[in-house]
Amino acid sequence: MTTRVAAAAPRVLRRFLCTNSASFSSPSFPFIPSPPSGAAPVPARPTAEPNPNLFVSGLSKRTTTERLREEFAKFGEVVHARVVTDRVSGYSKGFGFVQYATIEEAAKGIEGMDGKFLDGWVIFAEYARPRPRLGQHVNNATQYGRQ
DNA sequence: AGTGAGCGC
Repeated sequence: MTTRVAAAAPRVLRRFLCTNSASFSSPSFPFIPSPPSGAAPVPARPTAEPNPNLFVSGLSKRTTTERLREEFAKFGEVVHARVVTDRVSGYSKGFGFVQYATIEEAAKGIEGMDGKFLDGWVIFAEYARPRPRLGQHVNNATQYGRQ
């Protein structure tokens, strides 16, 4: 169902799935701040910039790292893939990461796998956020979410 | 919990 898909979708994609934006496109709608003309093209919704690493969500709990790798390998050379699992229970958390050799392959991986079915679930593939170094603290200003 | 949004050690 579309509602299930929308519920499982990341926030960035929900605008795509919920296309009833007619009531929100009214100029008199008070909660939509009109973007200043000539403003910077920085997106209000934080989307990670294109990079070879993908964040894949909406996975079935049964989907394994091997399965993830072989499905995404149809669209490019996968240098690394991992389904994130709970360390004590060993069960999948329902998301994972796929790293391609190049950004071009990552783009094809998104086009080929985003919104597609994998083990019975609609999965979502997008560019992963850069992971902070191990044991290194991050500056708040350089993080995603707020500029 | 096979709990359904999410960003990994």
